[in-house]
Amino acid sequence: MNSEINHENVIKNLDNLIPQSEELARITAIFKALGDPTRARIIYALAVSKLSVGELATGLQLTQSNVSHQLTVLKQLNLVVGTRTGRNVHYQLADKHIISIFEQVAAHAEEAAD
Amino acid sequence: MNSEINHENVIKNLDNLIPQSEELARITAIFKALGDPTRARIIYALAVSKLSVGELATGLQLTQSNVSHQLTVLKQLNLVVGTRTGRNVHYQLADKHIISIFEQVAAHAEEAAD
DNA sequence: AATACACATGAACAAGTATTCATATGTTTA
DNA sequence: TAAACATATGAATACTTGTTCATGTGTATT
Repeated sequence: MNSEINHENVIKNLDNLIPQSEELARITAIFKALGDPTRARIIYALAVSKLSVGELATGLQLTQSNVSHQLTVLKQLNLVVGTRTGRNVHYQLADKHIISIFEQVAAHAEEAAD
Repeated sequence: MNSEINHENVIKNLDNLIPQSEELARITAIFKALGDPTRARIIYALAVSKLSVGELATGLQLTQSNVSHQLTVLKQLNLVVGTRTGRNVHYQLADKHIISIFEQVAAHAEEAAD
């Protein structure tokens, strides 16, 4: 059988050579979440310190509702985790792996600054 | 002077401890671009091989117009570069740095698969 | 128990965006 | 130069999404 990797075959099988819808959806969902300035600011803030919803709201000058909405998005993607203490919920990054993703993108953004 | 980093001061200066609007905008623009499945597929395809617009269109089963539109977005963010040869324009990733960003996000997506 | 505080949630609206269709620009070939 | 091919661009539309407002749920305090 001919499993040669010539250019024509690459094009024919291109769809099989890349992540399919399910995995792709999970990956792009993360990118999309980080693509919003408000959510990105929350991530950066949590990289500085573990913070409650209210602290994020005052510190970043956002409404409590907005912060809470964005946190649910980040929570569903396992980017942040919240733990209740009394009536406060303190959020932190799910892992510091996330920061290195930002660093890589930031590095690219710098050199690409027109 | 009191430059102690207690929790209260962190909250007060939170906005100064994170990237400001301009840098933030550049970073989130990249995330946003990669957050679309169509553009992500194009990136993955170009990670496999240098490809023309038409080849991307047939290989990914997209309209030529759609591919072209998405490529202009990726081009403006310096994620891909196109070089004309005859009447074709062959696109490739601006640097393979981009792949490692996807790998990191993919790794996170796997372990976070509910 | 009642009030106050912290956070979450739902609906609604404005703003942004992905895709398509039609057409324009650029390049080669006959 | 005319026709054919490859890509880019603009307008229009359906769809998504961020933010706000109002209110609900959970927890502590008096």
